[in-house]
Amino acid sequence: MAEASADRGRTTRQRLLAAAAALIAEAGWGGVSTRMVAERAGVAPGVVHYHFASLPDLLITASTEVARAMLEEFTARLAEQPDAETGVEWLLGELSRYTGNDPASLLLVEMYLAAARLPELRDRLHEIVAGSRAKVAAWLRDRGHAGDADAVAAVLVAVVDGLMLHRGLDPALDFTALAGPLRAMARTDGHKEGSGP
Amino acid sequence: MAEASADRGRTTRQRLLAAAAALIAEAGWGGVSTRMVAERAGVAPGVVHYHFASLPDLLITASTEVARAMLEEFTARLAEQPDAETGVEWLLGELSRYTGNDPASLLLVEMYLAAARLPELRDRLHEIVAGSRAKVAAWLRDRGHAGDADAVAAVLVAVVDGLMLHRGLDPALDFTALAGPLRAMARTDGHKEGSGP
DNA sequence: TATCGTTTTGGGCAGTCGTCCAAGTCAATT
DNA sequence: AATTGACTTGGACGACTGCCCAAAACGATA
Repeated sequence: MAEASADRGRTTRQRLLAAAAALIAEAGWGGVSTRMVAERAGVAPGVVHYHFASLPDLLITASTEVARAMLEEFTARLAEQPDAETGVEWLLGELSRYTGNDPASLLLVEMYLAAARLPELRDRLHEIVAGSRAKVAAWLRDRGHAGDADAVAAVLVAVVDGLMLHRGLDPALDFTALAGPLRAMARTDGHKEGSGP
Repeated sequence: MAEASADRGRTTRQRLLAAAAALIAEAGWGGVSTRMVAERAGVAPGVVHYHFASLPDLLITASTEVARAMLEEFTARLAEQPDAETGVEWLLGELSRYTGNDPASLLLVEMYLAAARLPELRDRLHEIVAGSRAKVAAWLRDRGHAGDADAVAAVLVAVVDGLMLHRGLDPALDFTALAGPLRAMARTDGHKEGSGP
């Protein structure tokens, strides 16, 4: 029963999601309109509300799918690094590929921002970020990290996001120069400090 | 010549700025309209374009003034801390007062985001953040920091912003548990790593 | 060929937006 | 009392918004 119709619908839905994700980065979360998405996807304006309940619904779905894919690939590749110090090195190198004004960075920051006002988005993004943090902590433990792996992981993930923010302001910011302090933190093998008092 | 009129105008301008800063945090940069600001300030809708050239002009002026005051007070109080380790401790304690969803945090994040699309705002915010970074670095050097103070300062400021972002997603995130890794980084007195390779 | 379900179309609705502007208020100066 | 000049008012303008819906299009089934 109407098999090809369903197929057409699926690809249209995907085109809408891709267009929405791109436009969030280009125009900002609040700058995306249903008509913009429809035009970018090459469909009529009304089609958005056929496939999605509302504009926020579309934006939330599109952004979380992209973010989840991004962070999962990121942590997966980090997990391949042999030890904590080269991992930090790799992290900074990888991070240098993002200018802070590229679509990927902008999409992530837009999500953080919109999440403050959209509880559903906040929950989904929190789940994604918490997952990344847990994977980084597990990787540190696997590599024989002696200190509080959870704390180091939390700081590392925060540093990544913070640097992304700052890179948007200052494209000249040199990430590789920050390797020293971060290595010192990721090592933490000769110190007494664990989790807390 | 019309002295009292000028006074009236100045206070109206200040009310507009205060209303705009509050509304950016509440409704988001893109969610603020001229009518909202005017109503909050208790003036007629048209008055916004008498005191400011445009809505972005008002928002940029209002947000940068608040952000500059905030960060200057923050770095000034950090500079009072006796040494790097207690400074980090104080930093985390101070940071714990921000929920990630409070007006101050939201305003800052909104600015970072809007800065990606507003060159003038980006330049002003960059100047403010760079100033904070320089003060933190100077404070580290004053306290006898042996390593690359600039790099440590950059990481510290990035951590603060990143944690603010994450705090919005997860109010349960415990900053004080992160003191260990950050102290290890801020110390850096027994290591060989400086700035370069 | 006729019917069915799904998908697509394009216009309509009621509302908000930024910006502008002629008319008005009000205190200080002439 | 008349004039000046800064400031304020409230409505108007065209453009844009999210969402909705009757009608058309289209492939698969009967």
